[in-house]
Amino acid sequence: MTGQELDEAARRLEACGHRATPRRIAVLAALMARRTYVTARDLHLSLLRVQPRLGQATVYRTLELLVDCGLAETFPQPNNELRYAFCSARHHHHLVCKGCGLVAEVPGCALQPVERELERQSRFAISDHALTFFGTCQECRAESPVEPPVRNSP
Amino acid sequence: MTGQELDEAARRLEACGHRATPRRIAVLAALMARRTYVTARDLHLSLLRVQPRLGQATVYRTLELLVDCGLAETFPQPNNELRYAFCSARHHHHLVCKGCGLVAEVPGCALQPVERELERQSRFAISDHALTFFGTCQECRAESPVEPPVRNSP
DNA sequence: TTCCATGCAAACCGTTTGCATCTGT
DNA sequence: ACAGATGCAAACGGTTTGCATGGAA
Repeated sequence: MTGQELDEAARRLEACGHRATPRRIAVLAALMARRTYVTARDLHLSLLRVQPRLGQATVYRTLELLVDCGLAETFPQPNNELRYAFCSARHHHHLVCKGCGLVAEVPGCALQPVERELERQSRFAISDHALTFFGTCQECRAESPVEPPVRNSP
Repeated sequence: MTGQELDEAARRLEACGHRATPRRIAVLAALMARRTYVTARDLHLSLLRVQPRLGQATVYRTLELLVDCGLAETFPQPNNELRYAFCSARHHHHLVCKGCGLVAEVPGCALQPVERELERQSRFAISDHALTFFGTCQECRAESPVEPPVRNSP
């Protein structure tokens, strides 16, 4: 994370009509510093070390703001918790490590032709899509080289 | 939903080592009859009309079983609820209507080359992916033809 | 002074669990 | 008789909300 990125994000927050308060900047910076998707609780706990009086509601409310501004994306988990990751504003996909939760953005998208074809076949008007790849990052593979990843798809 | 599909699903349930009890069949049939993704609570409520003594825990536990057997898929929502849809065992993608929640399966997949290229670039070992398209089904479009769907992506 | 923003704690709500009972084999 | 299935109600846990306080324009 660079200071420039942080400034840019803060500006976007203000552009959306919200104040870029020190607390919010702290939450934003903490989220940007993480390379994985995190729960609000995790973020709150780590922030408490720096800002002992930071309330959890502030973290939740700030993360919601960030999502509204397109600065963060939610990853609702099957076990009923919401994970957040900082993300760029451009359309992109995600690559998530099943081991450590590392989230990498996959830039670009080549699904327009697929969407057009699908519209023709399904008679849906398709507005958007979500594509996430799951796997094991290099680091996690190095840690447990014994079990090769199971290929579930397709 | 056909009776044959239901039988097949029941057999799979037993193949996974679980009993195909009347209650479970009822939950399964209810899920199959729905063409949309539903919450466990919704399913429970509609089943109560037929089986007044059906406990909610049974619905939750059965849905979990179905997911284990590959007979259902979860759609964790950003608003922190879990939706379920009956689904085939084959690898497939989903097409979800933002209006009514209708879920259609999109058979087939052409993402293997993409995964290979992504593995090369990212140094992840990719095991699987999730791709969901969002849009408006024909019926919902007919109901509100005024507002054309916003194209968010890509 | 006027909005927001924030901390705190309670409320909320979907989900899970413990346990006694029931059911099919 | 026995193992698994079920109903019921309480517990759980992540998230949201109400409200009084604080702080910046």
